[in-house]
Amino acid sequence: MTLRLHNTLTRRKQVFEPLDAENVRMYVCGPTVYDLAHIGNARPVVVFDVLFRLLRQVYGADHVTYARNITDVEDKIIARAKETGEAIESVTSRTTQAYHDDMAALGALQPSVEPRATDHIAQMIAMIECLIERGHAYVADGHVLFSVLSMPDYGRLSGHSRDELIAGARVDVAPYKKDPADFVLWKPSTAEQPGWDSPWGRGRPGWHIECSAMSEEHLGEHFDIHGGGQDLIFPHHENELAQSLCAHEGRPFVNVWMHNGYVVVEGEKMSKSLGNFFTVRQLLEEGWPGEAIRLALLSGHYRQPLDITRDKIKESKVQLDRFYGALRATADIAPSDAAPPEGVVAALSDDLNTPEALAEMHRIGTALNKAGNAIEQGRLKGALLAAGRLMGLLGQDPEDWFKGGSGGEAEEIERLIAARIAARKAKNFAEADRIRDELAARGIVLEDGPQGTTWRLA
RNA sequence: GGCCCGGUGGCAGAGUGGUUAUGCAGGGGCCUGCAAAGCCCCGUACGUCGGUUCGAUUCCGGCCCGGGCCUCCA
Repeated sequence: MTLRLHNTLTRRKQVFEPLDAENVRMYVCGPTVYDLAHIGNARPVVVFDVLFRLLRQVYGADHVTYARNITDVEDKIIARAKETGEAIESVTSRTTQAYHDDMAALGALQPSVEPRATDHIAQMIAMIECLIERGHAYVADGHVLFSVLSMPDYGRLSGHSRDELIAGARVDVAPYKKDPADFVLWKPSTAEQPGWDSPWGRGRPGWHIECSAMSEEHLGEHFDIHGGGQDLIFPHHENELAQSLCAHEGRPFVNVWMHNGYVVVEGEKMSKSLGNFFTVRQLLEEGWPGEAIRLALLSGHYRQPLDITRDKIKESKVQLDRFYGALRATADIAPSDAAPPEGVVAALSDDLNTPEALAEMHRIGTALNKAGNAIEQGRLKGALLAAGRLMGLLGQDPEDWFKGGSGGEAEEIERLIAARIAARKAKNFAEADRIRDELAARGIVLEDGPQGTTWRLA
């Protein structure tokens, strides 16, 4: 199966060929830990989780290294701590924990490594020194700046030339910059700001250098895939690319740059600055299953904008009901130990076409519902579950999916069902329907089947 | 202003130079005491105007509309 991925650098789908099939390496930009992750932050996590799963399927689980960083030094963190009076370490550790919990609720696997910026200050300093030495950076007014003019190719990833950037500039240029396009590698810290000793005094890193330093540390100078949200193309990834390329004297850095589209709300980009966001946690607290949120995030192609609404999450939940319904109906059938279905692998191999993969899963689901014998059922059930594993879906016990959250009422529900079965046996359908209506009013739907009566939460 | 994306049936959302996904919602049927679930059938969509072509939703160009980037952002 040929894997094809869209490369932001060439703006085309390209056949993916790993540098080393024994160790395929991917880096994805993780969160700045100052606040709960909103659904827009969750999108790349889920999208690249599917890619991680696919790569593990293709190259073997032990032959993929996935690094996703935690940015735990950044001005927004400092601002948040100052605002609330909470210690910085407390803000970052609390937020990191929340991030882990929320992403786990969305069914995302842990990355192979999760480097923290504050653990890599020495590597950043070393890289900055190297950039200064090679004439790509300069010290000015306690800052170290990257010299954009020192890199003729600057702007290739985002498609912006330095001249355009300056022409369209929306912000005032700091006086210590030699050129308006230059960006900060290192900046001085005041006594109350977090800081580390460096050749340029006590200070802290600029935003972009951490990813250059950490990807090199954990994946090497040259690796396969670098991912993130579209909004990172500029300036973050453009600058990261510039730093790494210049520090490595032009040797290759990343083979494939991948960027997921925005989550939008009523057509507009979701962002913290616009305030039109909702957090993953909010949705979970509203009672939406994490798996339904995950499916909603995978319901559109990753490069397209995605409008996340409660309606869409609801529809995703209904789709999961359909899958789990098929699995529940074959609960007593052992699934075959199947490889993921070819159609699903093919869809995902075509630049992560998750909607097509989902369509294929629905075809399998329908076939499973129709299957006439245990062998066929076992085969299709195995195929569906294998597809689910690749997508990070259908990992729950169907009974838990349908009955989870019903708390301690299960016993009483079973008692009422037994009473209804007795009434039906006695052909007392009025009483049977009364019991069913009573349960329906509590959000419990009954299903009478050949093997008896089952129930689920509506 | 410069540079990028998009506009598909009621909704969501893939895809394709000719056979027109998938899910939801809707209509009809089978099954059921009645339902639910499941299964079957149905609805022929691709912004607009031109061009290329035997044939275009799919390729090319103009236009209209929406969104994004141009140093806060996943």
